[in-house]
Amino acid sequence: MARASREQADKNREAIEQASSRLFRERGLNGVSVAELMAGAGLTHGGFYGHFASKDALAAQACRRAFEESTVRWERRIDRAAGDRQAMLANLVEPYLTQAHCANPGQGCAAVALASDVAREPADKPIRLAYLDGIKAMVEDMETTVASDSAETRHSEALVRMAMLVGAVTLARAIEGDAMSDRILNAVRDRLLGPSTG
Amino acid sequence: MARASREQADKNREAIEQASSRLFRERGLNGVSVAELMAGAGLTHGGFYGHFASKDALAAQACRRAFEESTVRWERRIDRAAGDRQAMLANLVEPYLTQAHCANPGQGCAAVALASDVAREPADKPIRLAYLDGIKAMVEDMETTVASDSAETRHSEALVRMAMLVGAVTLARAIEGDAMSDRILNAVRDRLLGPSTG
DNA sequence: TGTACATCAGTGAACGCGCGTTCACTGATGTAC
DNA sequence: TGTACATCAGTGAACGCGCGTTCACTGATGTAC
Repeated sequence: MARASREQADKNREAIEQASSRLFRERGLNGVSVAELMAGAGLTHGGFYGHFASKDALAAQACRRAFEESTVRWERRIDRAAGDRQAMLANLVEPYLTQAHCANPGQGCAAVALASDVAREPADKPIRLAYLDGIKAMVEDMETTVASDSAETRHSEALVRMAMLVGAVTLARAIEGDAMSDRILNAVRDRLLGPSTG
Repeated sequence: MARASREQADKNREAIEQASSRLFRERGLNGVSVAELMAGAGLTHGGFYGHFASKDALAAQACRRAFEESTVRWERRIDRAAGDRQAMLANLVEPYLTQAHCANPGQGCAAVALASDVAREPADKPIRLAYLDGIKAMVEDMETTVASDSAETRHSEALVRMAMLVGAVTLARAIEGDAMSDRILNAVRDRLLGPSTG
């Protein structure tokens, strides 16, 4: 290929980040090689270090991107509810607690897909902060859907809901193929939205 | 060392499984090498295939062991509550939702520690079934703590509680070091046990 | 009970392989005139 | 606008390393007599 234009180089960097954001969620931080990440953007591995200082640096960037996807989507769904807090919550929860979400981690919630990889990274790795920032943004979005005058109540309720969503998809994915996988998703959905909604 | 006695060989196998059960939970299935697993039992790597057919086969065995630890502990805690269902639940939830549990995944709940590794394994790997069996045992234990005449209600409620516990520790671990980590554990505890219990 | 020897648990070197990262090279891009 | 050349994005071979697994070997264990 030889030298690409500056414009093309920017597009390539963008493509690397996008492919990585998907591949890291699908296979984990150590489940994809640099060569595979580059191939995902249609490039060969040698040019990687022209774009990023290290695989860790890309991982942090890919993590931020993945959370941005999630929060943009959530905020669109919240807006669509036009101020009805029950509808806001339903718009977030219903697509989240589906087998489609479980089966497609690459397009799915970063909080679930990256949690245990991030937990095993040392505290000084850049992805830890990227993940923390992402969780805080999701929690803030979730607080919007809580009907309470107390900021503390909204925050606690948002944290409980996040734990339920993340736990449900984490477990449902690990036992995918067994009937209990669906029952977990449905049980949590009923708990969050009320059984009548389904 | 040369040949060990049959008794010693059995002890060695036991030690490999025990070290693996801890190390896999701490660092993930791909985060520990066969050499490290053997070293954890005080052995060198060459003898591994005398005990297990493959690293995958050991992973499944270590997963079963880890869940057995958890369920034995849970059943002891349930018994200690002497029939008081609220006390049973408190005995399970309170030690679970602590920073001590978050900081020691190697001694902690297998459902959390292995979930995303298991989710990424192909459906035919032996650890998938081991994990599923483990989850079912934990859910059954949790059902014991639900006060309801309806088996369906007990099951659904147990699934919701499991999702909350797993989600809370998963998130708390990933953002360990930030104040929100404690807030997640506390918010979920208050939701499960009532705020007065703290 | 004592001796001779086959068994086999554990050792450590070696296998092929893929990893993250480096680097000499290529040749189109972008710039200086 | 056209020419000459420096820049640098991307290529692909190579680096040292650690992986899961295999295997020839060692020598204490366990057995046959």
